[in-house]
Parts: sequence; C-alpha cells; structure tokens
Amino acid sequence: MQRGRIDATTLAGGVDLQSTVESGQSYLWAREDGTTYEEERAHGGDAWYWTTVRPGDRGEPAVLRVRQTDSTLEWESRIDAEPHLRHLLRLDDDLGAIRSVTPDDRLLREAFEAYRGMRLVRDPPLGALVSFICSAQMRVGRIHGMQMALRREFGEQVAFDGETYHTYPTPDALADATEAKLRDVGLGYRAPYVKRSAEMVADGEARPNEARDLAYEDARESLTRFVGVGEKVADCVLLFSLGFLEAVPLDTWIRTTIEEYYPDCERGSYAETSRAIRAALGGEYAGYAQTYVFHYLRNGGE
DNA sequence: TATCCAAGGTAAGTT
DNA sequence: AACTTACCTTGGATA
Repeated sequence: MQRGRIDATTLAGGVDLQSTVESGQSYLWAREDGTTYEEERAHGGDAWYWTTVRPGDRGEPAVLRVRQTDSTLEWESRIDAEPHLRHLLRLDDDLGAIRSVTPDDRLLREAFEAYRGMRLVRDPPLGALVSFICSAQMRVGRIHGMQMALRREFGEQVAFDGETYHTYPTPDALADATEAKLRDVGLGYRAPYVKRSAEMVADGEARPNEARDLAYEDARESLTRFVGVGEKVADCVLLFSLGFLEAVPLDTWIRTTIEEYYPDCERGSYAETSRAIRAALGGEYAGYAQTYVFHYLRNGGE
C-alpha cells in the first residue's frame, strides 16, 4: 500500500472534498464507512471516500482512498494516487481566478462563500453518461445508490487492504445486462436507456469522448444521440466529465433560480435560455457558478 | 396502515 | 418546432 498527502494550501483556492464528491456532480465516489448519501452528514468532516480507477485505461483496477483533514488531502492506494486525484477532482483549477471572472451578485457571492474550495469533478465519460441517464426524475441520494448497485451487480471485484470493492461496470457489462436485471437494481424506466446507450458504446457506434473535440453546442447535440440523453443530461456529461466548464445544465433547481434571480434569461427554448444564463454567469466558467448555486440552494441556502 | 406526491428529464406521439 | 403525456421506483408527507 502506498500513502501520500497533498497540502491543500498549495492548491489555488484550497479544497472542500466532501462538497466536491457529495454535491450531486459525481456519483462515482462513496463513503468508506458504507453510509449512503441519503444519510445526512455534517459539512466539514474528515471521512474517507473511495473510488476505482484503471491506470492507463487498461491494466488492473486500483482503489483510491482519500480524506481531508483540515488543509491536507491524505490518500491510500495500491498505486500513486496523486495524479489521479489531481485529474478526477480538478485540483489544478485556480478557484480564485474562476471566481474573479464570475459576476458578483449576492447569490453567487453567498454560494461561493458557503462552499469555498469546492471543485468540479472530472468523471470518466461512461460513468458520467450512465449516472446522468439515471438522474432523470430522481434524487441525488438515490442516483448515487443506483451507481453503487451497478458496481455491485455488474462491476469487477477488487481486493484492497482486506476489503472488497467493485469497479464501475464496463460498457460491455452493461450492454450484456438484461433490462430485467437493470430494473431489479432500481433503475425503473431508465433501464433500457442505460442498456441501449451502453450497447452503442460497446458496438463502437458512438463514444461520449468524441464530443470532446467539438464546439460546445455541437458537443451537446452530439451527446443527445445516446438513448436517455436529452439536452440537460448532455450538459451534465459535458460539465462533469468532458471539461466544458461553460456548460450550464438547466435542471429544476437552475430553472427556479432563473425565475427568481435572472428572469430575463428565460427565453423559451433550452438552447436560447442556456445561452442567456451562461452569459449571466460569466461565460467561460458558468458551469462552476451553476454548481455552486445548485449545491447552495439544494442545501437550503436562501 | 393506506394513499399520494415528487424527485438534477426524455421519448414518442400530436398539433 | 412547440406542446402533451407516460414512465419505474421509493422515501417522506398526509390522511
């Protein structure tokens, strides 16, 4: 086992691990103690979280464990976890620079203040795609529960430090799953969406990564080829996996926010409203602002 | 103990 | 293109 530390005071803007992994951006991390996201947890604790990675996209999977104690990130893994953590948790983003190009109205000021150090995530594309297909009409805690169930049922076992973990399933594993089994895991009507989208990836018909090379709005359009992926889910994949930091998923929370705080941005269609709110949130890093606002309002801010 | 409701929307069918 | 409607499941609220 390797262990290491990352001094958060060396990260521009610091870090808030719990908010980063529990704020509904990523459903691919889990609490080491086995409690679910449905169970409330006080903000600012020092709990361990884990996920799995495949070094070099092939090779043997590895478990990554990480926790935050004050201004230090501690990790444990079979491999050197630091580069993976920097990648997955966007530890090299300069939060101060991002904040400085974001408008300074009261809502944004309070949201950024409340979760100082929260970062966007960079989830693996398939996990992000499936997670947000599952997110339709569903709560954060249950979306997370579904992804954990998919790991248990269709992932590969990984032993680490005397415990057994499961990787996130491969496209083939999800494509080979029966719709009935996917429903058994609690996916409901999303089961055939997940299966058919996984088949598209497994058959080489489409890959979420292809969107990376396109201009933002073309990338969003491209992702909607997947079954169960409309404009909102596409924006989530672009923002939380593919690095389009300007993407603003128009979910129920942001739509309410638009009504109350940015009524001029309501333009009827998704595409036009998206452009307007993106501009109102500062453009280039509008997705960062969206994520802070989402987390702030969902936790009862205001 | 029963019933109802809503949760990070999307697909399919109508105007 | 814009507008309706159905859709699985389940925790929490209401009766």
